[in-house]
Order: sequence, then C-alpha cells, then structure tokens
Amino acid sequence: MKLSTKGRYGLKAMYELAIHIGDGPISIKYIADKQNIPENYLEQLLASLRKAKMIESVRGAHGGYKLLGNPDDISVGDIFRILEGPIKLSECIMDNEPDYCDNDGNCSTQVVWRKIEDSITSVIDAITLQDMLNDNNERLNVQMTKMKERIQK
Amino acid sequence: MKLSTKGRYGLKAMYELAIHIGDGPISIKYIADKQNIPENYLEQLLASLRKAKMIESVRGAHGGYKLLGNPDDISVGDIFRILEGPIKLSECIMDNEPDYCDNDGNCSTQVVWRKIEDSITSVIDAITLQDMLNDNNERLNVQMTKMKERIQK
DNA sequence: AATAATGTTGACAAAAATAGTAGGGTATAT
DNA sequence: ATATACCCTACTATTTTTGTCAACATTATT
Repeated sequence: MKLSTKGRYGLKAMYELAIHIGDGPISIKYIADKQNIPENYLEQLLASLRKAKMIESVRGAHGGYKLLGNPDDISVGDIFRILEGPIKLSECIMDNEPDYCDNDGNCSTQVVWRKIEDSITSVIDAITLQDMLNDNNERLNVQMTKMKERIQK
Repeated sequence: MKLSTKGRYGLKAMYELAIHIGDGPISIKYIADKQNIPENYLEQLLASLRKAKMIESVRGAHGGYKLLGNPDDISVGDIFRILEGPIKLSECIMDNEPDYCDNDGNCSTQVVWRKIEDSITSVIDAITLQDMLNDNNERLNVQMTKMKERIQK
C-alpha cells in the first residue's frame, strides 16, 4: 500500500506555496526545482488544483500560482481528494446491485475497509498546511538550539 | 487511494478459513467460488500466506487449507503486510542518503505520511479475524430479531 | 511592437504495477 | 489406477502511473 506521486507531489507543491504566501505568484519552474518534481508533470497537478479552486494562476511573465485561501483552511485531505480521488479502499457490491448481498464475508470485510477509510480520513482532514508550517518551524528551532549549544562549548 | 485485490482477496480468503475452522481442509476451489475470486490467482495468494506460516496446506484428494493459529491471534495487519508489503506511503530520502536532507518541505511532508501510516497500522493491527466473526454474528442476530418481529405481526 | 517568461491544453508514450492465465508437476484418498 | 487437489513457474493482458511534447495564450518588460 503506497501513495501515488500525485498526492506526494501535490502536497509538496501546496506546501511550497504556503511557505511563500504573500510573496506574489510562484512559478511552476521554481516549485519543480525546489521540490524536485518534473516540471511538465507538475503542470498537470497544478491544473487540477486550480480547477478545484485551491490555487489561482497568474499568466504571463512573472506569473505563477498562489494559494486561494488560508493555510489554516486547507487540509491535507482536501488536497488528496482532488489529486487521488475519494478515499475508498473498496466498493460495496450493494452500491451497484442494491438487491444482492450474499452477506457471506463480504459485509465483514466491508466493515474493515470502512474502519481503515475512516481512520485515514480523520487524520488527513485534521492536518492543515498551517500545521505543517508550524511543525517545520518547531523542528528548525530545535536544530537552532542544538547548534547554539555546540558553539558555546 | 485504493487497496489492491491482493489484500482484498487475501482477507476474504482468510476470513473464509476462519469461518470453517475445525472443519478440516478447505479447498481453493471452494474459497474461490464462495468469495468470487479467480482460482489460479487465489492460489498464488494462498502460497504467499502459506510461506508466511499463516495457513497450512494438505495435499492430495480432500486436501485444502487450514488456518495456522487462532483467529484471535491473526490480525488484518498481519495478512496485509504479507500480501501488500509494509505500510509505507513514502520513503524518506534520508533512508538511502544519510548525509543529505534538504529539510525544505520534505521533512514536513514526511511527518504527514508517517501520521497516516501510524493511523492505518493501528487500525489494521487492532482487528483480528475473530473480531470479524463476532461482528458478523452480531449482524446476523440483529437481522434475525427483525425477521421474528415481522413474523409475529 | 517585439521578446521573453509564463501558464493552458490535449494528445501521446514509456514504464511499472496489477491482475489474471496456463500448464506441467507432485501428493494422496479412494 | 484415477480423480482430486495442492505446487510452481512462466507468461500475458490490462490498467494505472508517470511522465513528455508541442502548439498556443497571456502578460511584463524593453
């Protein structure tokens, strides 16, 4: 079980935009370089995010992308659902064939899938871009403190 | 984000074996029919589970498979890890290149992956085959009660 | 007005993973 | 013996993922 690059690249790109919020539009090229993502591929991901109104684009020279909305209001789940589709590990056959359910192990496994889905959903919906920025700041602070201590010796 | 058929088929098969625990060996064909899985494909999955000592096989006529161990001791996580590999949504570049970490958004996203992984792991390790059997019994009981009520009217 | 930087779009293609098939072998109950 | 059933390996088809490319549209700058 692993995540596709869409989700990974997408989150990195959005995080990069969150870092540079207020800096004017950020170009695809910059994000691609910084986060090591193929430029032309990233282009497609950003297109999806733009259509979903999560970012906006500025065309022409000095153009690029900006977050649409506050890092506090954008969750990892929002991004994933756009790029990876809904969190659905397995279809219930009942969805398509309402009259049929053999009830023989299928419902039992469905319960399992649903529990996993719910767990993933609650995690990704709880993390916002702002949370990621905060986490990173904290991590940097810890590093700083360690370095200072080492210098003082 | 979805699960591969390996995990889905595998869990169904193991559940089927759990239902028939104590009944003597259950054949691939029976499981395949019951759970609607291609027989030859299921064969491969069961081979993996056997090599992992989760089930044992009896060859020859009237042969088949049996759970090795108690439904209480077999978790969904155990099954998944055999069939789908480890729950690792993304590699940390540090794993391969210990000297390098650009620390620029990568660690921040890593934290996210890890949280999701942990959440999934804790769910699938908490559910055993016995839990699934119990859930199913409960579901059947509820249905029974409803039917009785309807008949009494 | 010309140019360069940048996003837009849609089609195409390579690579990898997934899912399934096939067939010849081996063991065992009857 | 024969039928049943697991064992193993190789192959193939399909789908998904991961890109690549090229022609185009928009805008800042000179």
